Amino acid sequence: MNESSENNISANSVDCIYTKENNINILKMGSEKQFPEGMDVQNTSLFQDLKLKRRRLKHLLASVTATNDMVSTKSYSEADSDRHSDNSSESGESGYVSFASSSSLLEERCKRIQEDAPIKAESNALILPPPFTGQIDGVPNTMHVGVAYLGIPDGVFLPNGQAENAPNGLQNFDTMKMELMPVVTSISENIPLNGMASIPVSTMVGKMGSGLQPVFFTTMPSGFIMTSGGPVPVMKPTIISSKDIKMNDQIQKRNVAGNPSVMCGQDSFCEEDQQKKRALETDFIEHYTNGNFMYHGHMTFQSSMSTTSMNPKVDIGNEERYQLEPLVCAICNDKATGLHYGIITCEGCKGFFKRTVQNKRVYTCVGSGDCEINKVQRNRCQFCRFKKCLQMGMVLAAVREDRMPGGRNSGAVYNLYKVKYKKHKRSGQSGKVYKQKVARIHMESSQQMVMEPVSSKPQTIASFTTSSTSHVQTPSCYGGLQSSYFQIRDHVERVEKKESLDNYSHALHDSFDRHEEWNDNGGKMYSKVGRARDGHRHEVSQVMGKEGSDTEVKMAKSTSHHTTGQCVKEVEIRDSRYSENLVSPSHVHQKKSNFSFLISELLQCDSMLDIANLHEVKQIIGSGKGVTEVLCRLGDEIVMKLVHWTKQLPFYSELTTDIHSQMLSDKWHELLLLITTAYKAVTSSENMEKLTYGELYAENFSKLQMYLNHMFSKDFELEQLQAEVGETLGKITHVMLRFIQMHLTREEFACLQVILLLNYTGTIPNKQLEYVQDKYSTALQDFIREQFSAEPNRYGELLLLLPHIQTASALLLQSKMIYIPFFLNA
DNA sequence: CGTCAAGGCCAA
DNA sequence: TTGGCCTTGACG
Ligand SMILES: [Zn+2]
Ligand SMILES: [Zn+2]
Repeated sequence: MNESSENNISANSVDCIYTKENNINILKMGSEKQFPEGMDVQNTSLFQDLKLKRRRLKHLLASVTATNDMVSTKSYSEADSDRHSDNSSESGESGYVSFASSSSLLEERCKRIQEDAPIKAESNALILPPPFTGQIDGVPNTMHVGVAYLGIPDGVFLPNGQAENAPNGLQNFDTMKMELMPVVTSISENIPLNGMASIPVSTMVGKMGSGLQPVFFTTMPSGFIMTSGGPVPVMKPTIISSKDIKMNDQIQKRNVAGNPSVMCGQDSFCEEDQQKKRALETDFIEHYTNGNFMYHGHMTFQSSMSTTSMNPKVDIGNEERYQLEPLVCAICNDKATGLHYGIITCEGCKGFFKRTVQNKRVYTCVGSGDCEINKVQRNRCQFCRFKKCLQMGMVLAAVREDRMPGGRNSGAVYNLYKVKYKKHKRSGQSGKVYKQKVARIHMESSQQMVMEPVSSKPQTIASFTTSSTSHVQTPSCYGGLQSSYFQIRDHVERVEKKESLDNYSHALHDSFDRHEEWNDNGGKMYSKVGRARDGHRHEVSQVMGKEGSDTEVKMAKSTSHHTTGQCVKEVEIRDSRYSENLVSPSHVHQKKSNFSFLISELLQCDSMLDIANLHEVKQIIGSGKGVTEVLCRLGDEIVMKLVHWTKQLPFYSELTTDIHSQMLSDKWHELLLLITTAYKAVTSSENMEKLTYGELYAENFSKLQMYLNHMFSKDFELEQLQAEVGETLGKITHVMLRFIQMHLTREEFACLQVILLLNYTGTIPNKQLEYVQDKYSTALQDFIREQFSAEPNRYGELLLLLPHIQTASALLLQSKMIYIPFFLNA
């Protein structure tokens, strides 16, 4: 289906743009516009055959200043050889770098997309079933967009505990219920999803393309553990006792994809029509889940929405069912060994999650981000495995930054989940205590949710420490103190500028982690959702707020452990270690850098946002200039800008020109797409809250249509456009919309740019590159942890958007329509 | 002192 | 890099 593109706009357009190859087709298609045969522009363009001329790029990078005249001057001897060395040499020698050079992930992806497409089409797992055609009790079928595990936490509905904001009379739920149910647009938009994917349905619509296809998302309500068989209530400790684990070995096989109707069948409360209704919903759910999930019941939220509207039969008091509940890994279905980072997983997934978080690894999927994860396949795609980990509710913050073994994490780490868990396990009294504490914490967090813009100056410690009190899935053990710590470290760091980074990855833990050990110890006590720590934190910030000199650092430290009053001995040990490292801070610089400083550095670079709205674009419509020329100019200009930007980057001198040039030639189109997709979110201040996917898509589509019509002097049929760019435009729109909805900040945008650029896998592993990668991923993560503590999944979600951008830009490149991003913000 | 969920280790 | 197995250490 790829090669049949004789007649499509894409093939024509690109050939027209960057190469001399004449385009008979476009002319045949009725265009009056002739493209210049010789195309002088080509001679000076940085592109040929959609390949960036690497030697040129290198020169640009190596030159002292990147000015526009470099493009037009023909001062490069290579310029000629560039053009002469022909396309027959695939890569490397010619002086060109293919955008999809053989070593790049991108090409792999392209290849995979091409080659595997037919195979994938046959794979059951990757194909979503067609929309369900049955009718469910009053809810228009068109409203069903998927199946979800929906959790309604008791009392606390939103992260801030503002239950009154809950929609549709859901605010009065006083018991936690967890249901697998069809999700309907109107409700799921407002219901917070506790697990990871707080994705509004409008976004999901984007994912689904034009047809209604299911999107699964899960939530992890308190009191439940997600397993592959669905949510498991944790009310009974016996469920997860090791004894049961052993016992269940025999039983588990029987029930994983068990017949959903079992529950209903054994339920004596079922009335006839309700049974009927439920059977239909069962069908619905099974239809979309391939029977891979156990149907635990359903919730109707139509007219009968009330506290008791949830099906009482699904009530979690069924002991028999608990014991039948498979103790299998929620990620891969392998045998689980207990609770790990919040959910039941196997050792493998536990270790995988731990390693990923500890090493801050970023994966990419060579597929489309929906690889099936099971015991045999789980190692095929790290990206999708990790994604599933997050979706299933594994808690990032439960991976300790100080790597201290043993002990217990504070309940707050698990974001209410653990708190409630304890509540259920304990007597009613202590449960109340917990509840009160939780409520209080929420108040604090909502009061202090003041976002402070990151300025180029480092923020005061006070502002950080006080604004990070949220306990909502923020690693509360680490939250405030960690910030102070960053501040301290930043001081040290800036005093001692960098040295060699060679030993970075090895020396990492032993030197640096000791610091954080101290740091956490102040707040450590993985225990007690205590106030003690809060008070303690304030003391630290007060002391630290003044200057942050080394002396004061020490003072703060001693203050901290005095007030802490726990594990005094240990604290002192760590304290001394910390002092040692202060004396020889060469260790200190080796780890993560202060994120605010790093980000402010980035912000001083050219944001390149103007790329999204270059004046050249309008020339396509306005001037009589040839489209080809304009497009070539556009291409060159973005490269120039990218080069300019690269040179401004703080780490420019830390990497070789070669690496920079490789990265740029590999990533330029992804960066272009990132910039254009983020443009609206970052620049416009007006609120586009209500912008829907459909609206945005229509807007993009019509812009594109207009420009294409001008470019080719031809009116394209809606359907043709739709067929050729619809899917890609859909992806782009999706990303764009997410950025808008998330109110992507400049800081995040700057980090994403760098992360995208650095997400480059050369042939040879490069430690310095890894170091820089890590630095900025961490910076973004820390920034989000601070500024968006109420959005624990924000970091993950942002990162997950990058592969979308990569896929889309690969598609654009492949279909030779990489110029499309230019039009979307014009 | 047993439990359980962290981290670490190391053969494959 | 993975994952089975071991050590840790707070909690009850
Ligand atoms: Zn697993
Ligand atoms: Zn994948």
